[in-house]
Amino acid sequence: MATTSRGRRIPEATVARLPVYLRILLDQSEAGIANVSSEELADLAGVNAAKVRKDLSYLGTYGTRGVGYEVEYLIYQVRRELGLTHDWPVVIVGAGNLGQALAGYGGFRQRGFPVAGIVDNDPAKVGSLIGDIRVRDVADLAEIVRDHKVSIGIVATPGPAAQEAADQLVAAGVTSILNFAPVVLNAPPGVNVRKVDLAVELQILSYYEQRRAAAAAGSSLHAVPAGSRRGASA
Amino acid sequence: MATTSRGRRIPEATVARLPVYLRILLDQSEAGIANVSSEELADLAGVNAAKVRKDLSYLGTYGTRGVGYEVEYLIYQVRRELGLTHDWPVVIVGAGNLGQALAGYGGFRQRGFPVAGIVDNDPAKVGSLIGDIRVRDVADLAEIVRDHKVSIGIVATPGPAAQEAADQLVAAGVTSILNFAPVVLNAPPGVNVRKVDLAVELQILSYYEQRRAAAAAGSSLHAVPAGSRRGASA
DNA sequence: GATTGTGAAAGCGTTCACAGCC
DNA sequence: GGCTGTGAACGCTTTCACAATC
Repeated sequence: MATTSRGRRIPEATVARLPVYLRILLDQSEAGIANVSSEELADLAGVNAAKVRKDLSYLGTYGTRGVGYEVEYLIYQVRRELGLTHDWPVVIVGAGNLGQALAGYGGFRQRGFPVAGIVDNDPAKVGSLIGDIRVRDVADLAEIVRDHKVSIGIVATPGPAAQEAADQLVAAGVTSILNFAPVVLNAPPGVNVRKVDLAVELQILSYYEQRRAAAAAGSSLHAVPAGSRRGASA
Repeated sequence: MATTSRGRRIPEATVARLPVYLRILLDQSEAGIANVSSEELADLAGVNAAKVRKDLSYLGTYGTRGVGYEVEYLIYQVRRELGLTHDWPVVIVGAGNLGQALAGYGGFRQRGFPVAGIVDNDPAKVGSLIGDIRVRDVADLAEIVRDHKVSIGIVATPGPAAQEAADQLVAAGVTSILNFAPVVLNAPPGVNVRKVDLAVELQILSYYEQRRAAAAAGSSLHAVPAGSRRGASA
């Protein structure tokens, strides 16, 4: 009851950074580094040291004053907090360009998200192989979710098909959805939806590019947001 | 000097939402809808109406009280603000799984980001076709950037190669980078970097899934953050 | 001496609520 | 009557700065 952090609420902004710290810690571990300070971690993560300390303090008091954090122990704690002590099989809906790339992307399996299946509603795609995964019919979705205990679904369909894909995932019992389609998905309460919109990211960059151009032609207002700059010098 | 918004600074959070509004407005336009209220726009975007009004107020006062916003006019204004009045050719570094999917993804061209080229440092990949784009050698990067006036580069390499790819993009003259590799990139001041990390998104979902499971086994603390819930009922 | 953990302050972003305008 | 535009209030996030600890 004293050592577990069960029930502590971690701010969303912190949750979003923990995976970044984790990746860095794993690198450090592989490099044989036993301890790391908040400052080192901050440099590698591109944030400042106070933020790292505050973030990690939500997990518990795992550092040692004057020394820093023990890499292996911190890895274990971050993993536990993120729920990464076991794999989370995922199912992908949509075997187009993006779905295929995601299914073939080794990073998912490597980071604890093996692809339990990929489905499509196009009979022409069903049955084809992507890496060592065979595309199945969307009708098999519930079966895949049940058999592999899938909680997380990935929507990789074209925009117009995305809501139906999400509905089918929810009906199949999935409770978290990662949406790559460029639409806003509706899901019932209790289903967590996150969105990754590739073109939106480019449009955000476009905004700052355009500002830069406007600034060059006019005043000297800085066009690049402070948070996006990063010194190249060590 | 009175009608252009040159110089107004728009909060980053707003900049990130403008592309979403734009997409919805384009849908409305195609559906032949002439006017839209902040409430309608908010529902479709999955945010609240006050936020929509505040966001749009940063662009100027383009609404009409008692009526709403004229769709076509607002599309024009959002486009102008985001710098989407012209295309932004992009260059992709890395012709692996993800790079290929991105190069073949029609959504980029459609939304104003045609793929001017894709390069790789693997001779086995150079020369192959992805859709109608031929993979070129990374040595041609500067030439592609110059010839197509590319400002935005996309890093789609494996993690270990990403920093070198970014350096080459910067050397070639690119001033904005969208990074898909799971590493923190260093770039000189003046170069804007955004990151999309697919596994990180899954890890964030994993956190809330894990909390849900912990909550089910214990108290009733809600595991899904308020901002991620969305009612399914109309 | 070094570095963490954390209150307090400052800065942002969101939401409220209503005056202003059509 | 309906809807926008916005000051003010609120809450979340970041940063500061320093006491506590090794």
